[in-house]
Amino acid sequence: MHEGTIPVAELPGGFDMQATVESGQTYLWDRADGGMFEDDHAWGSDAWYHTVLPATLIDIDEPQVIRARQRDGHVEWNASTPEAPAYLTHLLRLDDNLDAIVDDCPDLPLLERAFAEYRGMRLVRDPPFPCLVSFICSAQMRVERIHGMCTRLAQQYGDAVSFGGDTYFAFPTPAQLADATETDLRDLSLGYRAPYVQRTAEMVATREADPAHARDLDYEAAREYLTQFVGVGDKVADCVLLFSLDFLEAVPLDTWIQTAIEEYYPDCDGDNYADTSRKIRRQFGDRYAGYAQTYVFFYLRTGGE
DNA sequence: TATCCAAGGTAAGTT
DNA sequence: AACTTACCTTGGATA
Repeated sequence: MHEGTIPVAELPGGFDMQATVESGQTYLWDRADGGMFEDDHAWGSDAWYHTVLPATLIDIDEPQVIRARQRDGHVEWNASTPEAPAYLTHLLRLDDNLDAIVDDCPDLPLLERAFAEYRGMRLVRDPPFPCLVSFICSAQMRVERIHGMCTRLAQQYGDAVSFGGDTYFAFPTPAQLADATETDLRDLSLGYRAPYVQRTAEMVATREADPAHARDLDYEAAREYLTQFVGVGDKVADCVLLFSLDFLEAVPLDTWIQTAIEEYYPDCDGDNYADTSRKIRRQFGDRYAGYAQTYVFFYLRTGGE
């Protein structure tokens, strides 16, 4: 067992662990106390969270378990690898200068309120394939249930990893999910998303396409590239670009943001997805529009207005 | 107790 | 290219 702490004071712009992993950007973390995504708990929790880093992401033999919590100005961690601080930095974007990002965003009242409410929340940098699958599952679904689907997929198809006397499950690899049948996946309550997940996993497993390849393309071409996966339209593609592939300008146009656009930025209501996307990106600032989107999404979803 | 509805959309079929 | 409709599942609201 390796362990240590990371002082939050050394992270420009601070950090809010709970807001970062429970804001609906990622479904790949879990809470040790089982309260993940419960809407009635107080914010500012110091609960332990954990995730399993896929072996493929770092090219090692075994998936690695990373546990972390935020308390008394530190991120405390313990993990199966001494490299945990570097992985936490990668997964939770601790390398972002949050102060500079917030300064770069335009002075919009709604945005100011969202930043004020959850200052310290960072975007995540999920591994590409798990991110792709989790957002295929997100279609017409509530956050608690998306998380449940991902948990069941890991328990059913992922590699078991023992750490600290407990058993954790890595997110399944493309090959592991490609071998599942539609019926198997429907039994995990994926509903009509079941064949989408199976066929997309097959595309990645056979190297027909690779979500990580989108990283090499320009933003709109990258979004187009990702829509070749089954179950992936513009919205899910934008989620993968923003929450996994470092396209901080991507603005997923989900129902919450659509409503926000109608209410707060009617001029940005365009003729189609691409048109609205360009307009809201201009409104939120070309470089970090995705950061602005995520703060606004979480702020509205938790009752702000 | 039964019915209805919406939840971070997408694919397939029609104009 | 723009517009409709069907699609799994489930918890909570409504009758």
